Amino acid sequence: MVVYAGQGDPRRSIELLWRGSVAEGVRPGPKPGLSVDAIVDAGIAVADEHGMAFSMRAVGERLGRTAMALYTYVPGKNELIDLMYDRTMAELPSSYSLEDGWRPAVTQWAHDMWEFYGRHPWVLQVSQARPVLGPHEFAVIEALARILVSTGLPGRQLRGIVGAINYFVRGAAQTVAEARAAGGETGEADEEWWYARSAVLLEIEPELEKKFPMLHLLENDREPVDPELPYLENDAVENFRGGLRVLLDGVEGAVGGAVAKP
Amino acid sequence: MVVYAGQGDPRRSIELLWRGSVAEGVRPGPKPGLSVDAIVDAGIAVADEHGMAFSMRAVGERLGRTAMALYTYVPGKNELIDLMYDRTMAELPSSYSLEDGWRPAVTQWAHDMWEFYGRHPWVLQVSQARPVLGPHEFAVIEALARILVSTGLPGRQLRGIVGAINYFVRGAAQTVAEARAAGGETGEADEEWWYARSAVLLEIEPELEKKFPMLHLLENDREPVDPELPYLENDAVENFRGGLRVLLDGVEGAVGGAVAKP
DNA sequence: AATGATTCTTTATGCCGTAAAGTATCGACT
DNA sequence: AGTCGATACTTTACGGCATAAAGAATCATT
Repeated sequence: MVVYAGQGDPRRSIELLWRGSVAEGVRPGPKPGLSVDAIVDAGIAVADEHGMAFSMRAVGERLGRTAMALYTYVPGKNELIDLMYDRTMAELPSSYSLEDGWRPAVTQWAHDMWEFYGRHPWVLQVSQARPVLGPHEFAVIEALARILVSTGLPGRQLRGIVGAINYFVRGAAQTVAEARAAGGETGEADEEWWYARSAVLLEIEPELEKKFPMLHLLENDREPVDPELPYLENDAVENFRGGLRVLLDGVEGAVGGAVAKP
Repeated sequence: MVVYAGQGDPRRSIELLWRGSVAEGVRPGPKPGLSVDAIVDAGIAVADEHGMAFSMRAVGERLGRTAMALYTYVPGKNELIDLMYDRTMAELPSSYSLEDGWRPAVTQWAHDMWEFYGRHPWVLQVSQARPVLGPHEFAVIEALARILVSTGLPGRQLRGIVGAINYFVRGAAQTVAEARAAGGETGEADEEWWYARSAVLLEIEPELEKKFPMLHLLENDREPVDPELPYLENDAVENFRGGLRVLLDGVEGAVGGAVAKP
């Protein structure tokens, strides 16, 4: 399920996202046993464990309540996901040192994001199209923007670059994250999954390598990165570093000013 | 819903994906009123209209059958999605001219993918981590790989580049696709959605632009691309072109050989 | 005419988000 | 002290989903 953020009442959503310490007056009725924060935390915990396909019932259960109890604090599942999304983003730094120039800073930003997505893979399933518009999401992009503004490039050009870096990191992270998730769900390790599939594939289509010679060529030029990590993880890390390097080379070219081909 | 490809019996899945013209002998029982192809077509049609959240009931209904009738031909919804995924990919060219060098070819590939994702946004929700392993998906990546191999770069380096280009195009396409989908579902146009949200946001957090000055800076350096297109579409196209240019500049640097910073 | 394979429908199970209604607990006011 | 209304939470119920299980109908074969 890909979740489109902010389907509900916009005011209610944004108020929840930006709510400060709401000094509540004394009110009638039973004391609240829960809080928005507690629910968001529980939601994150459940999502970290079981992926985005968590249920309101599961979140409630973790708090010793029914699913419906959550609706006292949160308008619905979509809004809860928005809150979870923005809350996790608070884990990320909101600023990076520019002492050694923009490139190490961007690299650090990218690696932080990479690890963040590894910790909370379900975040990758929240739609990027309509930003959740929470304070921490803003802070994360602001951090990247601040680094890139220091290159001196104009905003118009930087928007494309911010997008490219963001898409790249997300995409690369998604590849490992979903692989882990799929393996986790079925209990299959990546290796086994690949082994079973490629065996059947070669059996059914023995000409495979002749039909797709370039893929075969790409796949076979390898050297181990970290033999401790499983095969797929290795691959992903290597591709992440290599891709990021090329991407930043492109940015460097733009900064140098010796670029602009159609 | 993000769909993890190939959950079922691997052999069954791959046989369906690669099945040739299966010359069926004469068999007892009623003549099949449907076919895998017909079901896949119907599935694609429904998904194009209503997004990935289509139901087996809807696909069956379009064919004048119940949902359960589909299970005679296809093991389950996941496998159907795999088949739909690979089938749509057949729309894409399997080869690009290298007459003018690799760069125009890659650019063309990227634009074809961009438009393809625009036609079938639900494809963006099929997980990339575990490739579906169908013939047409292979062909699409093979086409990109063939172009990039012509740069003379080693396979090890090319894997990262293939990934980067793929992630970038997917990410950029996803941004518009999901925006369109979200707008379509709620009936809200993008403009209205933004207008409502940013008004509330500024009301609740009047200091917004001071808190995130770099974002404000990036957002305000604009010039119109195509006044016919809606705001968000404009933005997306501009960012796509700009980002792709920077990315390919990076590749060009690597090809020139004057690169390799850590 | 009987058998068994095949297509398709019906019915049922167990999930899901959440609407509606009911119960219990409290502060504030008469 | 007694009542009222707001609040927290549960129970029940609804309509959706994928799909398992069982049954009905149709055909080639024996």
